[in-house]
Amino acid sequence: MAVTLKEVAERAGVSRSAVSRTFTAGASVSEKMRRKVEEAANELGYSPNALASSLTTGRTKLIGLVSNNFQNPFFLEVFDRFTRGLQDRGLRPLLVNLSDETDPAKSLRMLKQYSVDGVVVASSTLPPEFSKAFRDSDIPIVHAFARCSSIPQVHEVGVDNVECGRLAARTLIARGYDNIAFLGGPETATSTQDRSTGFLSEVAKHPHIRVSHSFASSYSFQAGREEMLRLLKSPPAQAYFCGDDVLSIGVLSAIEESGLSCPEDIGVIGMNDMEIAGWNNISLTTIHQPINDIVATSIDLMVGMLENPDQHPEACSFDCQVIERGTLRPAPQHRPVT
Amino acid sequence: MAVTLKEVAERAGVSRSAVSRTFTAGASVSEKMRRKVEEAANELGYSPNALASSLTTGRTKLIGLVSNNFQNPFFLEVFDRFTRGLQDRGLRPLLVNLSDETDPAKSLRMLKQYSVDGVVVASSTLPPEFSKAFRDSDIPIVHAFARCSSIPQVHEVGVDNVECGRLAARTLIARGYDNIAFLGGPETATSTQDRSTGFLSEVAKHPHIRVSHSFASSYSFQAGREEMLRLLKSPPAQAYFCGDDVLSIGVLSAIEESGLSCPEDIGVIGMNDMEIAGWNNISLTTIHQPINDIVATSIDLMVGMLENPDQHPEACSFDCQVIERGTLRPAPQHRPVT
DNA sequence: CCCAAAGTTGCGACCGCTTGCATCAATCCA
DNA sequence: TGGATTGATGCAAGCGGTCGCAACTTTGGG
Repeated sequence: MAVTLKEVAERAGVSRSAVSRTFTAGASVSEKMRRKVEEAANELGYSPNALASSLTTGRTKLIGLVSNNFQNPFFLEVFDRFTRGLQDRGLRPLLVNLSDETDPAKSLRMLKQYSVDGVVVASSTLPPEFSKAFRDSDIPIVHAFARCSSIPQVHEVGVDNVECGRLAARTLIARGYDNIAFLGGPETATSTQDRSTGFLSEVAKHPHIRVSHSFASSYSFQAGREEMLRLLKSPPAQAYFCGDDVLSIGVLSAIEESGLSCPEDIGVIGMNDMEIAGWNNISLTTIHQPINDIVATSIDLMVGMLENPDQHPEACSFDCQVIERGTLRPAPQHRPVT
Repeated sequence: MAVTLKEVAERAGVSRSAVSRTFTAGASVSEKMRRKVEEAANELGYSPNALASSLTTGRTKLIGLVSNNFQNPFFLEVFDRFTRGLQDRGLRPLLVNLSDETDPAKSLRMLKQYSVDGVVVASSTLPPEFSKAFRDSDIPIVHAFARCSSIPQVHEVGVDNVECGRLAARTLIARGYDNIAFLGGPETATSTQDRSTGFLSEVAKHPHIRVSHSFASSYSFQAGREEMLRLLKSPPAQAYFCGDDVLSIGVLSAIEESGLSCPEDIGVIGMNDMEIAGWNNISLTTIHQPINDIVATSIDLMVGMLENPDQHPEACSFDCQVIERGTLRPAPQHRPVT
């Protein structure tokens, strides 16, 4: 069906190796030969079979892109960046949707069958079994949007969610709120756990601040809305740190629906700074995750491992900053922001 | 590095063919042999190299999933459905982001290099060159969210955008609006062209209705907002049909910002019914695209072509329906909805 | 002008797997 | 009981490439 090396060789009247060489960078071919081969190749519409060559070279340039976050628009931005970034480096993303996969080993086996050169896991909610399973294969792997551990088993890049929790608490306290709460995603998500830890530990430094916390059933609009509706049945806190932007928007919706308004009655600060947060009619004050940096670094690490497979796993975490929009009251004048 | 067929064969003390056969469905192997091989395979942790076998079988089970819509959350839902659907059939999506690719031939060549068994294009905005380029390759291809032509060159599945335009116009007219407008996405997007055509042709049947139209620079929030802000400098229409939900939300934002309100002052009907449209604090009346049906059908068509490559290209278009939410005024009592 | 070094080319084995064909054993029926 | 089926196995060629090695052609320096 497709044109093969052999046909090009015959047409050009040269050996198969000659053809192969003109298509592999850095091989020794004379100008004359190259021209002859390229001409024949063009006439025939030849392009080398990447899979066949992978057999001998051992590299497919296929990268498994694994995620279970196909509900949250934030991850569309992530996929966009990853696919472009990988493409720019001549790598091909093989997409794996873990959403209804419970057995990590199975996905891993599949990835192995396709001899991916590496896999990047993009998820902030993956249970530990997955990382373990992946680590035990000896495929180069980087976990993006991961919890950054002190002794990483695989490359990890993301933000320090504990620090984000602290940042959120500091921000709320600096705004003069003295009864604040954390409204997380599912309690099993590592990101929620860490943000909660950070938030609470920071508040603990200020004994006069009242604090509480609760969890939504998922990182989704409805989950956020329902949890907030529930919270509003009792007297709510003055301000909430929500574990995610879409969660926050659900919370905003609940507040509005209850006849209250934000930021006048209740303040909200989100997390991620996805594009929607900046929409003028949402205007959510939130903590920015440097998604570009995270993706770029993940890809760099991946490429690094491809070139030199045995590197020490590295944990690389980026700073976050709060993006001031309209869902938090301004800092009181007499008390500068910390 | 990875365990190979040969090693398993040696371990089990059988021929390589025997091993190969126990891993290919429908091959002739005795129970005894199968057990022996499976044992050896398990001990060694063997799993067949899909790429190597593709060399002889001619099928990789790789499907190119091509799109240029990585900005619009609607497409995250699309990718979710596609990846799961393909995975369920044992196919693997090779993701291609066309966003900054101008040359279709290049992407196509890449796809060929990886010997994908087929490609599904998921886009409503692809310029015609792309479909042409794809058609001329003899790779099975289905275009999802496509303009459905009467004499399709490739399998096309989507909605009838002309009819959607008509539906929008009928809906607005039935609500008693008599000065209405279409606010499309980029004028070059086929979906916008068709919706515009349908909308205008329907309005033409009602001479007393005033109509106008304009285009936003892209299917994005800001583009919608800016275009609406511009329109609001002159006296606006009573209701707008926007070519997309996120566009609509931008429009909503502009309306609000101008001190007007929706649906009291201006009505808006969107298109797609993405999840965000249903968020309670957005509550956008919109036209539902049956994304599940479109994706499922696309996959079915793909699988069909894999089994029987020369089928007539088929155009398959689904009906849309309007989802009533809060951005259109109710139909006047004296005048039933058509 | 000759010879060594450097640069080009082709040969053929191999990458991991499949599959047509021949072989051989087991089964069946008369 | 024997000959013909049927089923199970192995052999070896090949899928589309790559690459080490040896042979050959240039080139350049003395």
